Amino acid sequence: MLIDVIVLRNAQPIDRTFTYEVPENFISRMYPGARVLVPFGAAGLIDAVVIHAPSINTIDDDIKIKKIHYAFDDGLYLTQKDLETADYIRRETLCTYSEAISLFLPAGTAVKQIKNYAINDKAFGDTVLKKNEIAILESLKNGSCSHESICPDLKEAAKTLAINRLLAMGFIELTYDYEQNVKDRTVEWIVADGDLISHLKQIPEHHHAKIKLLKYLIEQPVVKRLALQDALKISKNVVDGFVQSGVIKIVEKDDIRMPLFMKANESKRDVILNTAQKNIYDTIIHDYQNKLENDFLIHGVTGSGKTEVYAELIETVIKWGKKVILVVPEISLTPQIVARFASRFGEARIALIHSKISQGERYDQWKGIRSGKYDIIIGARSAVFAPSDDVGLIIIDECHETAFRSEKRPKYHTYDVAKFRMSRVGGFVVSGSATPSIVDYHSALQGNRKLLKLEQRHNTLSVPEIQIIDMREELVQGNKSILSRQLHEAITKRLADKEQTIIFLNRKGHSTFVSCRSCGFTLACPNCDVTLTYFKGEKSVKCNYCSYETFVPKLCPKCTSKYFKYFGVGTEKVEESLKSLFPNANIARMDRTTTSKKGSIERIISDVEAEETDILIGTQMVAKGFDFKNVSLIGILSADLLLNLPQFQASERAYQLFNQVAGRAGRGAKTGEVILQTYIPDHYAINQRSYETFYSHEIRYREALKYPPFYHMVNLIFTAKTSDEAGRYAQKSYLYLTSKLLKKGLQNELEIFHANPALLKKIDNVYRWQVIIKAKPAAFDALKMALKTLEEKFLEVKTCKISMDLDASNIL
DNA sequence: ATCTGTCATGTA
DNA sequence: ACATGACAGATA
Repeated sequence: MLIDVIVLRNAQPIDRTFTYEVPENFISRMYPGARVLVPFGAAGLIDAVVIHAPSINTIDDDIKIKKIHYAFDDGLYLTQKDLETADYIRRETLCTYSEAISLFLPAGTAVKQIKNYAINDKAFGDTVLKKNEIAILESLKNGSCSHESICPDLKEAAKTLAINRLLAMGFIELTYDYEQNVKDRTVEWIVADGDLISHLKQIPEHHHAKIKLLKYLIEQPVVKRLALQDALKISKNVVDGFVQSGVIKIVEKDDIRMPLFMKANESKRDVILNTAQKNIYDTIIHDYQNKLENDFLIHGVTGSGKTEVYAELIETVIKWGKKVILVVPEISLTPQIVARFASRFGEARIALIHSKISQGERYDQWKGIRSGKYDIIIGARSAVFAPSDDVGLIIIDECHETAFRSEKRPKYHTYDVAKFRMSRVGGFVVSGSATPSIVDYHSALQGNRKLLKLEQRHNTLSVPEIQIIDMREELVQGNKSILSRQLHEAITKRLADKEQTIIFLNRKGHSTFVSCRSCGFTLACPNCDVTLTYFKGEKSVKCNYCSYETFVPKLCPKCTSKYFKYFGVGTEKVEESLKSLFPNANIARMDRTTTSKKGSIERIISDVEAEETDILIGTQMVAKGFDFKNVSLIGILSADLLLNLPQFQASERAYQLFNQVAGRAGRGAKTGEVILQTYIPDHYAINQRSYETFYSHEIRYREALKYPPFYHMVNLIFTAKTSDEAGRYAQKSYLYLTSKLLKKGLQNELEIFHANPALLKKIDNVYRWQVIIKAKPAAFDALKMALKTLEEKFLEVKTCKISMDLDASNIL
């Protein structure tokens, strides 16, 4: 039997199927999507995925077909439908098969190959060996060795050469070891195996730990080792001691890794939808069941109870015997939502996938989902690839979030994948947001999906109005503090009333850089075209684009002035000032630094819930759907810089962010207050009250300037060792695309901009040029084809690389 | 991507 | 003569 496979190695020249023969014993394991190990080139064995079984390739006679080495039967595979989705992603994002297929497999499952060498019993005769060869034989004389551990100080190329010569002469022998990063996990259990009671009597009274352990084991003779050690606060050695003396045994048992759920702070309750929620629920189910619509967009103000609608939909779809995927922007930031679902549906029915779970946990969840154990899959972007053909509904919560677009190749959007998957199995997609993206809203208004509105807050309180403070005026009045007088006053009042405050600031806009007040000199990265960011904790500056890091000089390197300091307002700086302004307040900070440890977000959140925190300072993270009842004030510290970003969605992002943050206020019984500080109070992203007015303003701007949704934005980046080289190829590509596409009569559908140095001219000592293309949807397919051939042309170019973003939002 | 073989260049 | 680096070619 012959089969066609895709080798899981990402490179253009091998982005096609290869045909293999299947030995008799593996034929029963051959189906499209099966994982196999195949010999490939000189690389030894490599992971591959079966695409066609049997093969549909026609093969020249001069090609020697190899046999597959192994076919996996470990429950980890793709289905025909997964392969179709992978193919869709490949076509749409112009990635390789390997990249697309890898999305469906949990990380760490690829087989690692380890080469081992050993000396052969072969007479040397009169062969004269070279110095390196002798060195290698020398290091092998004590037995076989992995490639790495042989002569580690020899250069890699020289080592390989010498080893290969020894192999060819037959003096050494090569064998392979294979291992997988993640496998089924076992965990150690303690099993009592002797007369514990008589043993206990022999133990001196002051050996508390030993006594504690034995007493426990007498009650409970079989127990997980680590859990027990933690619970009794005894060290590993105490247990080992008893193993030595033979009273207990350690046994390895299979274990399923389970990520922890945060405990819900509300008790399990029957949710009764209000009229507005019920209407939306009914419409969705009705339209779906009558095959009128399979794609819905819920536009609901913050706090309008979208989550309850999701929960009802999930309940219903599960009753139909289907599974549901709920995709959230970054799940580790939204433990509250997860906790709510866990308490309603039970932890055992939910699979959780997010960036903070280990590879092993991910692997176990993957298998669990495939075996149909879970009804609900909650996770970040990648959860949209959850391995089940039984999914009947995919929900995308906070669908405007940028996290739904993958920044890495393949550059897919979660919504597109969800839509494709559901259309293939007859399921439906529900997206929800208080501030939908302009593109999504437009597509709904055009009738591509059904728009549903939730205009009222769940409780009777209205969404707080945003008070706009003109910071220029504050300056005129002589207030140089980071807080306006109004905000200062409002915080003081909250502290007195024992209510809580959230202070939001946009760190991206406010990256803290070091500069000289006398001459204006700023510390910049020597490898990249950017200023360095100051980290107070480490008292150093770092580059955000490469790994460059250095200490801050005391004096300005240019003019030796001593007014060489860091500027800008980071969360650390704000925390510092607030601490001195409100010395009696409990102030917490939530940003990248304070949330890097596992469980730290949960702790910050539960402190706020317990009302132990008076003021919470945070970046983007605090905008993400938290629900704190006692927070009645939100301060937005001058967020203007958001609007200066070189992105056509700058206004959209700013509007979304302000309103998401504002939505955190007044979710309990008290009315909320939101104060926004700005230097540009008249900007339409700042002073628009309703989403609709903002939308109608923004959509006109998009149309006039030929931006999405009217045009696709494509950004081509050319990178090379010198600016000239990158520029040459950028120019060449520009000419190629213009002639090829304009020849097709697409001049009215396309705008191809001249090659230019990119906004970030240099990253990590690599120079960057760009070509930007705007294409009407009608011309997009033709453009994609032209880009595909352009990419192929670049295979031959060694000195310049091209990278393509077909849905570019930032054009850096 | 990764490995291998070839060819030109450097070096004691 | 041999180490070293740059580069082309193949992967079933």
